[in-house]
Amino acid sequence: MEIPEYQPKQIEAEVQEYWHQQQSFRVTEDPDKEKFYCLSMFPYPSGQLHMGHVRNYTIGDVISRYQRMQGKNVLQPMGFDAFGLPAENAAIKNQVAPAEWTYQNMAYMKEQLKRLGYGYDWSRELATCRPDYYRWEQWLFTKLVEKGLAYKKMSVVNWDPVDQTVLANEQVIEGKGWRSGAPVERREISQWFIRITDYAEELLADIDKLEGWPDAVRTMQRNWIGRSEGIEIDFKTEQGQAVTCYTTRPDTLLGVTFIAVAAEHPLAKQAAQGSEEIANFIEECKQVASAEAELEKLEKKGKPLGIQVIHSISGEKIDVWVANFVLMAYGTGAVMAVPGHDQRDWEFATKHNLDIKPVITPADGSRLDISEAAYTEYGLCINSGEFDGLDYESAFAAVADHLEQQSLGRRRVNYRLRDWGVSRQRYWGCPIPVVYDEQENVYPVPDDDLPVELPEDVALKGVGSPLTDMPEFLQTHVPGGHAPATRETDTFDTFVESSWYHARFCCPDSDQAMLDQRANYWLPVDQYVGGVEHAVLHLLYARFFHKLMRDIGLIDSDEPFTRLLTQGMVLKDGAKMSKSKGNTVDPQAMIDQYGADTVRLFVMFASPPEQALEWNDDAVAGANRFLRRLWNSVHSNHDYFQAASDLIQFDQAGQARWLSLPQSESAKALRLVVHQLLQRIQRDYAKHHFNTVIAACMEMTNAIEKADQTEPEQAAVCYEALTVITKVLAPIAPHITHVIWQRLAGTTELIDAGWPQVDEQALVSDSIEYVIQVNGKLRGHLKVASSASKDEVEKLVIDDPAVKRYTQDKPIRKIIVVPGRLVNVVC
RNA sequence: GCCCAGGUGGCGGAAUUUGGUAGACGCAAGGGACUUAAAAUCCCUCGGGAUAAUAUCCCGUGCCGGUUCGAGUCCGGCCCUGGGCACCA
Repeated sequence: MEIPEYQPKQIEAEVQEYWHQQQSFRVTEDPDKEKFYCLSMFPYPSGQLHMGHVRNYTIGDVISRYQRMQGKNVLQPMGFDAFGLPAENAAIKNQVAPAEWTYQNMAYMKEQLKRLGYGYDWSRELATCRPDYYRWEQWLFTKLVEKGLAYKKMSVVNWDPVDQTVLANEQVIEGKGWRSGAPVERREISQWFIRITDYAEELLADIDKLEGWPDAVRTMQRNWIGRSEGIEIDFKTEQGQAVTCYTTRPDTLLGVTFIAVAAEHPLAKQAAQGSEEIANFIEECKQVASAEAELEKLEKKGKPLGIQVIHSISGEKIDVWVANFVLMAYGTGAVMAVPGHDQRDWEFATKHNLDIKPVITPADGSRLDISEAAYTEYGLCINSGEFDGLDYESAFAAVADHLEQQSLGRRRVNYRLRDWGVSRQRYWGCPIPVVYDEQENVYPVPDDDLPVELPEDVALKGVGSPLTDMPEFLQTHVPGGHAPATRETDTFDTFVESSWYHARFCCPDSDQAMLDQRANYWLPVDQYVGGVEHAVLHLLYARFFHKLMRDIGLIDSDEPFTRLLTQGMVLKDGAKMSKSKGNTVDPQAMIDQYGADTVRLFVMFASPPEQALEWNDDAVAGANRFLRRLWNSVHSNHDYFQAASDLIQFDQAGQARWLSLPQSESAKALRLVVHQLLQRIQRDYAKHHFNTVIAACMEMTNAIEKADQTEPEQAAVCYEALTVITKVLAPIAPHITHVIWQRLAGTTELIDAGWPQVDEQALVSDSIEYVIQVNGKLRGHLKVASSASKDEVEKLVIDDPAVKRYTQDKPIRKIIVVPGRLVNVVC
């Protein structure tokens, strides 16, 4: 029989059209079926898909299709994270409105996603830049304002003094503005914040529940929240002005030799008024971008303010310094310095010739040496008056009690986590729905006036937001009155939109409420898939928003994502694929050349999903070769399968039913291999080790090709094996398997076909091959009857002539038998 | 600077429920078959070294040390690479 050629372009178009006609991936809530909600992080519409997207979405699609074949009601939606900085940059560069650019990109990328054969329910598509989406986050924000969970305060931004604009951290290159080249300054402006710190305790505690998340991500989130127990201490000036410091080491309180405050601290500002030197220093501190990584790398500098405070216990006078390593956004913006027992303080004190006072000594009695570095371990108090001899815990309690009695301090739980600043001084984002009257009083926009729509037809000049030049947007009235008011021109951080899209996908057309009852059917997301780079920020904000929505009564669940898979980067020549490095591979070109199935297969085969993937053009061709081999194997052996049909038949779910099991040794051996491989495949699918699933399919294909198809029992085993391969490969290469399935089994829909089961009978074998070691070194193999007892195995091994060669005449000291696997003879 | 990962052949990676045959599967490379030729396909070899040898032996999972009958896997100390650090998304 003539074997038809494998033509991916043609069959993929046909199969995709079939799914479209059948509406195969459109789902509704079905209380009788177990639901499975699989979500991949939606893309920013930058123009075209890159390989990172292809990898992310292939992983998500494989999991979705796998779960569907387990009989679940699977929701897999897709949309666009459409607001953001790149649209503004493109607008300036190409003279096109950000909205137009974004909508064009979304249309193109949607076609690419369809071409890859992903099983999305497109009826649920959403884009965050559409008013029917963002009106609900505006609504939620107004509720947060009413509840006091959103508030305004001064905070620092990167300011480009030439372009007169705020820069993102990314736009600051080596301390200079990316366009102007001018040194960036830190500037304080009034911005909106959401009280994520009110939820710090719950966000921390619930990490324990996230058993389906990678431990690395859970650890990073715990550390990011950074709960600590300590005390807050007031140090007062002689005039009674207090400087409050937070410390987790109250046992070192008597070792404080100076206080350091941030440049933005009120005391520093006050001192600057009387001293040009201090004013200059504070100015110097501002000539640095606001990113923490930058600040931490700075040379530690400071100046005495000429202000002294009184030590809360010793009564000594202590100098207050302003220092560039103290962050205003952290704790109280002031730290008590203990150079003897904190390394950074030690370095600062050494440099500025400040006192270093030892107050902790090693508990084991070894000699304290702080001449080269601070001693930062816990120990026993010394030089601390009434606290001498106490260990860390008793000293903590004693100092805290003492300060609380004197009203000079208090126990406090502190978090490293800071409130979430959501204001952005940008145009292409969701307008923050508040207005200000002439006295700067704040009014949240009432529900009936939402959404506050962003004008889309604008020209961008690159200086400031166009909204500030649009009186029709800007000018309004106070809600319910006639007094003139001005709209907020800042927009939300785009992390706000991506913090709740997972919920909106459940009911994207709900126009009476942010979410409706359908959300509780689908939520929480059973499997979330996306890049590790989101391990902290996005994933923490989404967890936070989920709890906000719960507390406002919209949903029942506490956490948004039950399981999380963080996929690795896509590399080429050892570096991350990126335009700037010029090492990108266009997914479209690969799809055009080999088809979507080949690209999907390669991406899943090249490495396990969590690890980095090294792109290799030749290996893509190899993936295509495997699909062709499979295709040819199905078609060339078809006649033999017909001949084997009195041995094996398939039920409606496509499950193999043997009418009489194979009797020949060769067929039984082949079937043992097939079912052993299937066992591995089951295990690896459950663990998301798709690369080894594919390797096992390749091994199975190799085994079939070596078999003698003219022998009916072997042909029947091959037939069974091919149905197994087709099914387990269906989630990965859905088009070719759809067509092959028609050929093999006929009637049932492959996307809903049952999953193949391991036949325990096929795994039974009457002998086991043991690995033989002498003194831990591999010395041979020995076939032993499966029924042999441990003692029998031992005896067989000792008597084995090959083993005798190695043991010589040395007495055998010990024999270790690992049942079914290995024997180690020690002599 | 701080937090989190990862280092296995020429390359991507594999090594079962966390200690039990290191290198599955694929790519590349070399040799051969088929072909007028090429492509495609098929067969063989493929960590390093010693050796006439597909026999046998030694070495080998970033580096140094430890635990164990046995370590890629566990423990201690380093080195290097990658991700995140709150305005890239």
